[in-house]
Amino acid sequence: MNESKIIDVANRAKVSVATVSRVLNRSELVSEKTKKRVLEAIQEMNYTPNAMAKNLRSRKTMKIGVVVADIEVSYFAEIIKGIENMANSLDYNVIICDAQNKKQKELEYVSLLQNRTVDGMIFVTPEMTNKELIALVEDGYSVGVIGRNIDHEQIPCAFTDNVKIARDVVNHLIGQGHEKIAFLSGYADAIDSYERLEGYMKALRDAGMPFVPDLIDNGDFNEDGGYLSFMRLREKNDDFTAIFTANDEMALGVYKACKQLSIQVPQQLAIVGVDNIRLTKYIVPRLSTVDQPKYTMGALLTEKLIDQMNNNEFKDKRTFKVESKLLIRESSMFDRNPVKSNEASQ
Amino acid sequence: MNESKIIDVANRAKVSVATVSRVLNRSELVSEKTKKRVLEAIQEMNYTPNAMAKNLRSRKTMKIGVVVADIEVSYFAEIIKGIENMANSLDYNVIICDAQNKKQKELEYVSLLQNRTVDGMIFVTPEMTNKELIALVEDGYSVGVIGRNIDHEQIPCAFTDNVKIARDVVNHLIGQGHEKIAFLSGYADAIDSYERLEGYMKALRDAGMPFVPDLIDNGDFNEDGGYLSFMRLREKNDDFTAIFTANDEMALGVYKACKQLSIQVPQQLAIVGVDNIRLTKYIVPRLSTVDQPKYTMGALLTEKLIDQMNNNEFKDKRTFKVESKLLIRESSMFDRNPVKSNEASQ
DNA sequence: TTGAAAGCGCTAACAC
DNA sequence: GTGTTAGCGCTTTCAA
Repeated sequence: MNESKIIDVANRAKVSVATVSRVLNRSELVSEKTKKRVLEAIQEMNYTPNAMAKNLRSRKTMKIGVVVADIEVSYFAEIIKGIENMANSLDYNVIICDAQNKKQKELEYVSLLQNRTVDGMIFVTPEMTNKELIALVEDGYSVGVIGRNIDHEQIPCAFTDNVKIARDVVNHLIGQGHEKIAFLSGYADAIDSYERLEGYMKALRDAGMPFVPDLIDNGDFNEDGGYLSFMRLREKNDDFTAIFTANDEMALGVYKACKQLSIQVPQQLAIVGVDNIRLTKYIVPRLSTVDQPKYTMGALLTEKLIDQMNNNEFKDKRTFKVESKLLIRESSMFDRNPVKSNEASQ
Repeated sequence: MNESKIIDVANRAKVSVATVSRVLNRSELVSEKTKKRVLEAIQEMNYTPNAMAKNLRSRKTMKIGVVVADIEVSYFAEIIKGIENMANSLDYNVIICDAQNKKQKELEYVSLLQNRTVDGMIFVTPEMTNKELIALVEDGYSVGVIGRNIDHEQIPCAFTDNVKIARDVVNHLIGQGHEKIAFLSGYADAIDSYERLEGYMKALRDAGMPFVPDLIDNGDFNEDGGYLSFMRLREKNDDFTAIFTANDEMALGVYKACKQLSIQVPQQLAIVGVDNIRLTKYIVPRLSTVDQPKYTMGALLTEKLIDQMNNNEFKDKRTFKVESKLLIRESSMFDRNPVKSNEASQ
C-alpha cells in the first residue's frame, strides 16, 4: 500500500508541502530546479496523492455520474462511451449508475450528487421528470440531460428531433403503400412517446389519412412490453399492415408475437423501430429503424456540462439537437426485387 | 446547493457534532430523545453529509471499481448487474470502468485504486495479467477477479471450469457425428483461450480422434476477429464440418463469413460459442452456446471481496467455481425432425 | 520562488 | 449518553 503522503515527499525533497502541492498542480509556479528534486522524490517514494483529501480541500471530485435506465441496452452503452471518452479527455472520471429500470434506484443515485461524490450528473433516462431535474438544478447542482430538451437556462441537453423521426418513419411506410399504420408508444408519460406520437399524427394528417385511436397502444420501452402491447392492439384492431414502435426493444417484442402468430414480416406486417440497437442488424428480417448519433450526443453534452461546471462558458450553445437518420431494412421493405440500399449495411 | 454541515445541524439540535455523527453512523449509541431531535434538525435543514470529508476521515469510500473490457458486450453487462446489486445491498457504490478494449485504459483505472477513490477493484478482463494483479495485491490493494482463477491467497476469484465447457461442447459435436471440428481461440495468451483449448484437445483424445493443428486459429474475442480468423482457417483447411468458437462474439463473425460464402448453418457447418449473450437467441439459426451464470459470479465475488476488505472473513471460500450449462440450439443441431429441447427457450 | 499555517467537513478517541 | 478536540491529507492564502 502506498502510505507516503505529501509531507514525506516534502521532507525527502527538502521543501515544504506547499511546494510539492505546487509541482503537482500548478507546476509553472515552481523553479525548474526545485521541481526536478520534487519529481524525483515522488518517483522514488512511489507517491500517489490521496484523492479524498484533495477533493475535500479543493471541493471538486473531477467525477461525473451518469444515470442510465439499463446498462445492458446498447442504446445506453454507446452514449456512455461518448460521455466517457470526452470526460476522460478532460481529466474527469465517469461513474456509471445503472438504474436497472427502477425509478427508486435513480433517486438513490441522486444522493451521489448531493453528498459531493460527483461534481455533476448526466441523466439518460425517461424516468426522471423535468420537474425533478429542474429542482436539482435550482438546488445548485450541475445536471445534464440526454434524450430530451428541458427548457431551463442551466440544463444542457442533447437530443434528436422526435417529431421528425416519427414523420420520417410514417412517411416511409406510407410511401410503401400502407394505409393502416399502428403506433406502439412507450410509457404514456415519457416525453419521447409524446413527441413521436405527435410526429405520427402529423405525418398521417399531411397525407390526408385518418387518425384511428385504436391503432395506438402504450408499451414500456422494453421487449416484453412491446409484445403485450402488440397483443392488445390486435384485439382492438387487426387490419393494420404496418407498425411503428417507439423503440427497437419493443419492436423485438412484436417480432416475437409475429413468430407465434405466424405473421410474415414484412409481407403481412411491416415493422419500424427507433434507436438502431445492435440487435436490429442480426434479427431476420433485419429491422428498419432510426439511427440517433448516440456517441455524439454523449460527447457533446459532456463537453458542455464540464465546461459549464467550470464556469468557462466558452460553448455558448446549451442545447444540441442532432440529426437522426432513417435506416430502411427488410422489415419494412417488401420488394421481390430489392435494390441494394446504401444504408443496408449500417 | 446544500451548504449546511454537521456543525449547523448540531447547533440547531442543541447537541455536539459528535452526537450528530453518532446518529448518522452508530445511532444505537444515542438516546431516543436526542436522536429524534437531531433527525428533525437534519430534515429541516435538508442536510446531506459530505462524502469527501467522511471518506477522508474514515479512510473508506464505500465504493468499488469494476474494470470491464467492453461495457457494450452483454456478457459484461450482466456481470455488472450482479456486482452492482450485491454491492448496493452492502451499502457500496460501484464505479464502472469501461476499458473499451484498451489495455492502456485499464492501467489508468488502476490509479483509482491507488489514489483511494475506490476501496477495492474487480477485474473482468482478459487483458490484465495475473502478475500485474498480484503486484497490486502485494502492494496492499483489494482486488477481485472474475473469469479466471488466480492462485493467490488474497485474490477472490469467480470463474467457470473452462476445460469442462470445452469438453461439453466438443463432446456434443462429436455426438452429432462430426469428425473434423475446428477451434477458434481468443487471444493466444488469454487464460480462457488456453483452458478451452485444453478441453478441446482432451475431448478429442477421449474420443480417439486426431488433433490437427491446422484446425485451430486465434481470434481476439470479438466479431471481426472471429470473421478474420475463420477466413484464415479455411485457407489452411476447409473440410471441417463443425467449429467451436471460444466466445459468442467470434461466432457472430463466423456467421457473417458463412453468409458471404453461402455456407449453410448447421447443414454444412455446425457452430457453437460460449457466453450465451443476448444476441445468440435472435440470430438465425440460433446459436448453440454455453451459459455461464454471469450474474451469480458478479454477486458472489462482490460479497466475498467486500467481506475481505472489512476483514470479516466470514466467507471462508476464496474461489467460486460456478457451473456452466451447454445450450443446444439450431446452429449445431442438424435434424429434420427437431425435438423441442427443454433448453430451447433459454 | 518558497514556506507557514489555516482550514475543507467529518469521525472517533478520550473525558466527563 | 454526550461533548471536546485532534487530526484525516491536501490546497491556498499570506507573508517573507
